[in-house]
Amino acid sequence: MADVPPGSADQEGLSELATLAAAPYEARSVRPIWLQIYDRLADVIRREVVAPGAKLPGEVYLADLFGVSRITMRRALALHQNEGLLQARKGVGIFVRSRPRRFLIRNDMQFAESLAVDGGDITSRTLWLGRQKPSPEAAELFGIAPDDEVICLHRLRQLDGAPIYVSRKEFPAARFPEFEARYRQSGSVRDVFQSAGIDSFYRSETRVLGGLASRSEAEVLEISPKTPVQYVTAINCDASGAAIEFNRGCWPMASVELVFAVPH
Amino acid sequence: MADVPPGSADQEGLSELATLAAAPYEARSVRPIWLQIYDRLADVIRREVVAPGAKLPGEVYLADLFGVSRITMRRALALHQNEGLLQARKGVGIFVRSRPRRFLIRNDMQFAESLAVDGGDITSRTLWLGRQKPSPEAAELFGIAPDDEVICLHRLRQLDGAPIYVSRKEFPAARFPEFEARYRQSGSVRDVFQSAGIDSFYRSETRVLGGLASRSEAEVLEISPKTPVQYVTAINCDASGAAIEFNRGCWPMASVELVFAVPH
DNA sequence: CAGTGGTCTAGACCACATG
DNA sequence: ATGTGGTCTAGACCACTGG
Repeated sequence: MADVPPGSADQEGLSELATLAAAPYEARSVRPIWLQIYDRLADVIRREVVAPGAKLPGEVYLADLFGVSRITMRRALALHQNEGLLQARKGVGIFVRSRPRRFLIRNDMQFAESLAVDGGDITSRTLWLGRQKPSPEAAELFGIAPDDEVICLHRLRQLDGAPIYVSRKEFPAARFPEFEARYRQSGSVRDVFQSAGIDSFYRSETRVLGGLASRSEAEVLEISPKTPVQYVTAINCDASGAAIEFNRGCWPMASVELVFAVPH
Repeated sequence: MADVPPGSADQEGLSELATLAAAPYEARSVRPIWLQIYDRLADVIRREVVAPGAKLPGEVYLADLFGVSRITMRRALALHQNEGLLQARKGVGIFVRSRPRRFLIRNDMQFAESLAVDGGDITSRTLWLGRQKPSPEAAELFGIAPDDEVICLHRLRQLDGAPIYVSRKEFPAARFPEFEARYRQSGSVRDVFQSAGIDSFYRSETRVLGGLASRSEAEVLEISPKTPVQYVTAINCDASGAAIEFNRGCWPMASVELVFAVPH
């Protein structure tokens, strides 16, 4: 075995990692080695033997530690990235995700409100704001022509600085002539609605569908491409039932649990 | 290249597959080869060059066709299995999924009703029916002791014979003393409810969360272990608001889109 | 520059399903 | 017995990051 951990977590965690790695494997036919390594890593991470946010030793070192080839080691690591426990950064290392828990998102709450339930510091970053041709769905929803304009807002939500949700919202331009100015003032869509005379609105429909992150989505969310994600599309309507917002967002699958409660 | 397709799709499709495979690749730095192969396969499948349900040529043959190693070929194939377009069967071959489209499941409809919208033949298979200790969630929901009993029903839903949804339902035993007998008569939970004097019920809460299929889930759904899935937990209540059913189901991520509409 | 993760190869053995 | 997909290896080169 290699005997030098090349710049990584603390000694204590590493020695326990080494102990776990040294344990004999079950027969390959019972459970593939890479899954057994996956299990041991899960154990190590969940028990915080390596602290959240800490860097793991390099792949070659780990492969050596677990007595397998680098390919096999990578397979176990890759699966954990799919589930969100680990995140690799090219040229840097593999890190334990600092917030592996899941967030409850309730359909009867505002976004920030429902995140706040879980504690932590929620911030929002505007990635892009401008006017575009509408998506087909939005055009139909708003009842506008395909070459009309919509106001388009790309936003990233972060928890304690770590990105967890990216969304693209579309609004009918005719209804919000001063959208950009208003939004730049407050940074809040709710305020824009209010300044346009919309005091109350409701979510008329929410759709959930699974998928694998595209390259651009993966980039802003700081996950690997093709990681499983949840796409959520939502439609907000004003009190009269007219659609005022079409929203399509994307979460890493592992970091969110969606709750749809029926008021009764 | 190998020149014999060892027992597979029709000749026409194969020759077109070969043509596509022979096209030059973009630079590896632009897009990894395995992703480029993945793209071409997606194209071939979506255009039904190989028919739904058909068997693909073997991995070694394909690897040869695409001019890459088997490992690289496998990587492209594996990703398509994650997305549900392909499904491998050990010792048999890799098949194009016959129903790659997604099903809309609406929260304001009964399950079968909402599947029927899409056409196709829905069948239901009872995997297990008996009494057990409740899950912690169900115990709390029903307000019973952890060592009380619940009626537990495992069911598999199939569309045109292909499994697409597996669920585990729990019911409070005290409320349905004749559950087993009634269910065996009609095979319908709704009928059991009715015979217990419950004419109307509603879904009070639905939760959606993503995950990777366990071994047992993968087995009944005929997918590979660790394929991304959607877990849906639902609570049904009678008219008075008392919980009468706790349901936890599992879909292959790629085969379902969940719609939550608010009546207005 | 050195270290990291990402990609790719050629070859091997295994368990499984089918004829 | 044969062909299939599933696992594993040793070694190589690349692109990216950071000091």
